[in-house]
Amino acid sequence: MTKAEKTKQLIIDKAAPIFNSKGIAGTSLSDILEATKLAKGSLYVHFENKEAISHAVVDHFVAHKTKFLSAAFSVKGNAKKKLFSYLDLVLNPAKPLFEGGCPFLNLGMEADDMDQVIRAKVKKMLETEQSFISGTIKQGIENGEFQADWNAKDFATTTYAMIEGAIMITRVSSGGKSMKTIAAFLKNEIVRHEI
Amino acid sequence: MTKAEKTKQLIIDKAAPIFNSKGIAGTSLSDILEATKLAKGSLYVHFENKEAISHAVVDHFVAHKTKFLSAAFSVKGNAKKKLFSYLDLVLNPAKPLFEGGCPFLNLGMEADDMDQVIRAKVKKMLETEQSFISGTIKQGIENGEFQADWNAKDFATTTYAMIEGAIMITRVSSGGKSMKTIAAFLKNEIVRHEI
DNA sequence: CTTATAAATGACCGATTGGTCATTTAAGGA
DNA sequence: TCCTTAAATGACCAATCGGTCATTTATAAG
Repeated sequence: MTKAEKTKQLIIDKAAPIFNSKGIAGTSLSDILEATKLAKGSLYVHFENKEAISHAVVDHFVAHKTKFLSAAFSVKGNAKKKLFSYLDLVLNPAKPLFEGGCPFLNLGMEADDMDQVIRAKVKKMLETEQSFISGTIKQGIENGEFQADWNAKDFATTTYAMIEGAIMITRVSSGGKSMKTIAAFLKNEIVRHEI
Repeated sequence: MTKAEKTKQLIIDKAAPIFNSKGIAGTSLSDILEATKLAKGSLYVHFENKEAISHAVVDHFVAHKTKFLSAAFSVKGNAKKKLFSYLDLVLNPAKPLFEGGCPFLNLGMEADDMDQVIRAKVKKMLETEQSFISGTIKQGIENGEFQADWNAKDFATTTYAMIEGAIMITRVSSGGKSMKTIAAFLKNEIVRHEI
């Protein structure tokens, strides 16, 4: 890793949680300079502008989330176990995956009318996550673990929606009660479709 | 309505969709001035500062949403009909309730780390909405319409989460397919608990 | 109509914004 | 070790930010 690569990574790593907490419009270059202890000119050695940094930060979140998902769905065991592993990962109020809440919820909601590049990246990530879910369901059906008439894609959609909604409620209300309720509901839905 | 009240309302009405689309940090006073055709000084005749305008805008959204909810849950008929009326209201991709998406999702996600006053207002609105749902379920149980062991509060939580999640997905993906899937799922859940 | 009061105005303010660039400092292959 | 190349710096820039206020204009009660 060259010096340039290291510095670029530093900027992304330090900027990411700031963007996630304060939003893109709410984050100033001086916020990033303070966090990285760099001079302003350095940012422009590695990025064209603030927008480019925000895009790199979204990519950073995509990479991290994908890694988390891969790990959760790679647990040894049947489809049910994989799905439970996933739900425990994303619906654990004690261990949020990202400081400041779900970046795809935060940045996606800010960018939907403001930045089409970010909107597209978020859309893709959201499709990836739903594919992990529906793929596992289909796999479970093939293995005779789940009822064959269970609509995997629809379940993925409803599950993803509930998870993001749970994160939203938790962020606003705090406490984590809603998250537990929703995790229980989804686990029950999975059990309900076992053969 | 005095002149002052009229102008204050104008500012709120014009600023609301801008805040909802661009976010609070992303909205500048000049955006509001352009929309209202007022001079900068006028804003400060009616509001202490930009923050005060944003708080008034959130109150405006709370009032509007509450009105929508009251109407939806006031339809003649049994609990099931009221709940369906509500779902048709909030999960209609062709007729979004607010320009720029759900303001409680948009502003709530921006404000959770940034503005505790807004966070509290959003929290209260979210509790109100869930009360409308759970209250109707309980009413349906009392009337012998729904199974007595149906947990009204938990269903309200999961329903609200799914709706906000559906809005998020729709905003990012567009198309409205997810919203229809989720509406169908929730309606099926209601039917499933009928006696 | 008169007049006291309130609303509207826009020039102006200091601070901060995102961004540039000539110069200095450091890296790392030959 | 030397030397070319690249990274880091911070003073500087125009534009914009949120906010103020003396002055003008409009309101509406008497």
